[in-house]
Parts: sequence; C-alpha cells; structure tokens
Amino acid sequence: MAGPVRMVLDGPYDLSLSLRAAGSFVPGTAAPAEVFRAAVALGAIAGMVEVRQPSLRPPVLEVSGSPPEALPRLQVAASRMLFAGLDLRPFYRLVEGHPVLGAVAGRLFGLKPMRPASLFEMLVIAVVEQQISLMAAYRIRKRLVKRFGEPVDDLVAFPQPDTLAEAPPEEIRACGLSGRKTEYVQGLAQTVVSGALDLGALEDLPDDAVRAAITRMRGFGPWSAEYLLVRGMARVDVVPAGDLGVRTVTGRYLAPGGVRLSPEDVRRALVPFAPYRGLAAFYLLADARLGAGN
DNA sequence: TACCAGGTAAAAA
DNA sequence: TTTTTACATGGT
Repeated sequence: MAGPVRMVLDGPYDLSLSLRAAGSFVPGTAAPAEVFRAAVALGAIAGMVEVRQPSLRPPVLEVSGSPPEALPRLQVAASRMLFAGLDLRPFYRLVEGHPVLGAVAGRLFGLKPMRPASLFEMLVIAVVEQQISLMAAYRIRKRLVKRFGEPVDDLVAFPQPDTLAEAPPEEIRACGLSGRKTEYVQGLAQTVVSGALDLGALEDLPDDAVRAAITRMRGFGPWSAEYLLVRGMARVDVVPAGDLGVRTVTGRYLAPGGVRLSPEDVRRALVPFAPYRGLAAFYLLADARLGAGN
C-alpha cells in the first residue's frame, strides 16, 4: 500500500458523518466506519483505495492505495467518489435561516453524498433500483458484484461493461434481476462496449443533453437519467421529482400535513433551493434516515 | 397473505 | 392517445 497523500479540501467536510449517511441507505448497516475503502477498476486490473480524515478543521484527507504506481489515479477516483471538489459553503449560505433546511444543514454540517467509482456502475444501480425497495436492490447488487466483479484484497470492484455484456443472461437473472432488467443492463453494457455511448464524454454535456443520451437506451427513463445526473455526475441542482423517496421526504419536511407530494409539488417545494435542489433533497433524505435510528 | 418499495416498456382500451 | 399490466425481490 502506497501513501498517504494529503489533501486539504475547500469548505467543510465530515467523512465520518458522510460514511454514516451512506450506510444508512443500505440495509444491515455495519458499525459506523471512520475509513472510506473502495475497490476501483483500473483498466484490466483493479486497485484499492483508502481515505482517512485526520483533521476536521481544516478538512484534511489522507489517501492511500494499492498498487503503488496507481496511487495518482486512485486519488482522483477517491476524490470523485467523495465529492471532494464540491464546496458546501454556498449551499449553507443559501439555506441559512430557512426554518427546515437551515436546521437540517446544521445537524448534518459537513455531509456530502458519495458516489460509485464509475458512471457505468451508477447506471446499473439505477436499473436494479427501479421499482423495488432499496433493501431488495442492495441484495441483488451484492450478488452481481460477487458473481461478476474483480476481487481486490477483501473488496470487490464493480463488474466491467464487457463482463456484463458477455455474460449469459440467465446468470444475471440468477442474481435476482427480472428478465426485462437483464435486457436493460446488457443493452447498456453493449452500448458502452461498442462505443455508441461514451460515458466519459457525458461529463462535458449540459443536463438536458445527458438526459437525452441516457433515455435513448431501452430501460432508462426520466428517473434513471436524473438519478445519474445528481448521484453519479454531481449535478447538484437536479432532482428526480418522481422518485418515491424524494416525494415522501419532501412531503414529510416541507408540506403541511407531511403527506407525500406529487412530482409537480416536489418541484415547487424545492424551488427556493436552486441551484442546489438535488443537494437539498439529499440532506432531507439523509436527515430522515439518520434520525430514524439507523 | 397482500401490499408496497427511490420505474419502465409494452399491451390494451 | 391514455390507461393498465408485468416484472422480481424482500420487509411488514
């Protein structure tokens, strides 16, 4: 293992809190971790990266990883996964004084989302999570990773597009995906392998162009495109307003009576938080999860 | 047991 | 064109 490399972030960050929040979205939550660890695909092989936070103020991160020669790339990957480039200060200024979001941001000071190492993984997760509970989706994802992923130490990197493209459909179904979702995942994998969809190039496109590129594929509707934008691409103003979890939590926190909102009402309720509407929704979801005793 | 859970495409009306 | 329906798993 090489490193650590030291980074100082712009604006507040609390890795421990962010790990706890990420864990709260996953069933069977393990004991709260202080160290972020992930397997990262590096072309033909996979590497492993670890991140620690020795100092909260100023927010310092220490990144280590293996193999040693991949440390620079692993550092880039870790920065990406932890939203290291996102400065929370303008968001906090925006919600300061808001009766609900101000209080939530105060409780969750330093919280940032986490995202998968690749947009491909985010898109597969989106398909897996369609319609079924996060609990069920998590189990299915774990089976996919175990069956098709690349082991590194005690971790497993998410399967590569070519692996899923070439896999026998029945083996993907055996992980718990429906026949239809198996077609979606393999269609995505083939589209990426063939070069018809350049995931790297998406990063340079505006939101609407990304939406169009994603929804062109069978199995990827508006929700999946918005999920990719906000969760995978850090477009913090994007909100999947049709998302059941978002509709429920925005209702609970922002609507009189606390009832689940319609997608239109979700958009209305989040208007004051532009250009951070997606981040605001994430804070509400995290607050609900963490407060619920998870 | 039935129903719901961070949707989508395809069939039926 | 608009409205149903099928899909798979896991918790309650």
